Amino acid sequence: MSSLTPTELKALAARTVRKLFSAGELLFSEGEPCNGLHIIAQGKVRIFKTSVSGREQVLAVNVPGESVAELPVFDGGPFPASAVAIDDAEIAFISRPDFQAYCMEHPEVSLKVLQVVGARLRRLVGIIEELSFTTIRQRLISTLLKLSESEGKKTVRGIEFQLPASHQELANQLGTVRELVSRNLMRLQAEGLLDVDARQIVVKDVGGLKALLEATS
Amino acid sequence: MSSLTPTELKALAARTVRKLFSAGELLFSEGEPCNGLHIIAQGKVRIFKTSVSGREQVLAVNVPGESVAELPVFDGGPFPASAVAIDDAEIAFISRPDFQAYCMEHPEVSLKVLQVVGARLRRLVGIIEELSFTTIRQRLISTLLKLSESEGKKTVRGIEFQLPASHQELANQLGTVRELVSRNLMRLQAEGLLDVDARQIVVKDVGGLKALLEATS
DNA sequence: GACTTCGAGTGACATAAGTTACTGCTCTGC
DNA sequence: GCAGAGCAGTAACTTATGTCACTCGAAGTC
Repeated sequence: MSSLTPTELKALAARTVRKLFSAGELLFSEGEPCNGLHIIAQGKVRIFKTSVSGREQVLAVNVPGESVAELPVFDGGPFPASAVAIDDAEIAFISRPDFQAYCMEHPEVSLKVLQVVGARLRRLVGIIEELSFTTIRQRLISTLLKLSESEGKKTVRGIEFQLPASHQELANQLGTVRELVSRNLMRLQAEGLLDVDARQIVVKDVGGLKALLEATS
Repeated sequence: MSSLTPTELKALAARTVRKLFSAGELLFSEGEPCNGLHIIAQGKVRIFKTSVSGREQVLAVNVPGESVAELPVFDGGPFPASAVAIDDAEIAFISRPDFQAYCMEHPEVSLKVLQVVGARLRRLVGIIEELSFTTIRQRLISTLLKLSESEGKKTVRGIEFQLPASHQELANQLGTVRELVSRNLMRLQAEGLLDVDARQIVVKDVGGLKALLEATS
């Protein structure tokens, strides 16, 4: 929803209810009926599915300015996934009828919402691609490379950065379990591509990692 | 797009170009720029991703009346997946600017498009859930159960139906390879739940199959 | 009728993924 | 300082998935 203008946001804010959530608190659960749109004002929100056996698959992590669960607002169905506040968060909530009315008055807003939803769809397709075509090892390498670009600092030893979350959380994003994250990190270390010290990662051979992504292995 | 009224469809049809595709022909490929919306008039269309190693993952199979690739029309990005005509197909094509203009004039249309996109998102989330949480065996059982409900005929031997496509195609939908479909079908037969004769399936124990879906195994 | 193509079944493996069950480390609160 | 919680590392296994390499049979073609 970052593409809404300040004027538009202001107009929307008038119809908004603010809610506060503390870290770890659920915004909503999968399957619940949806009666409005959530826009994040403060904090991060994780969208995820849970399996019967307790495993989690993260679908998205949203930051302030983004909206959450646009889709059930329009198709009227229940939430397809759950959402939880990662940090303490402030959420602006607009009821379904209010938002739909606003869209009818301002057709260009619907188009922007469609853009947001489009981006979300793209991400989901990307997740499907990864789940269907790649191994956990490759997914791990891929996120390590992304992190090294966004967070990494060059040092004499290589590109250094901290994992942004626990192995458990990382595993949830990759669609697997803690142990495999740990094992694969160790394996990459044994192969001389990384140095791992708990959450501190030093990428020693970016080229080597990229090569592994291409390889059929 | 099934929710558009005949009047709306008619108004849209005026801005439409008809294209014919023969079975197996590509409508568009992943990564290509998108310059309009496709609506299926005749035939079925399969939307899928392809991996470097040649494997396929089916995202959707769309039938007449439905639209294809709504999302790149709005966010302006390239197609996230490829589309191919399953049978000979007739496609109505509307250019991006024309459709956007139409949406601006008729705000309620955007809301309906959002409904369609919402349904699509839901399906994708469902695929992610299956890929992430279930085994191929369970996915296979699940589609067999769906087929037995939609296509099956009760006979003395059980519920009979034909697989709608080759094992290869089925494997693409499940996100795996031909051999595993074959093997899992045989395994279910060995367990006495099914009778398999090439594409002819006889479900002998619906309850047993459903039980396997619940089980953690 | 011989030949080819295509879908299907299958055995033998290799590898990836997940489970169980510990160990050890580092905090934090008391 | 100590107990407990929570994260991380790891070994030993089991199971699921994928790959290779054939065989078979049906249908279509020349």
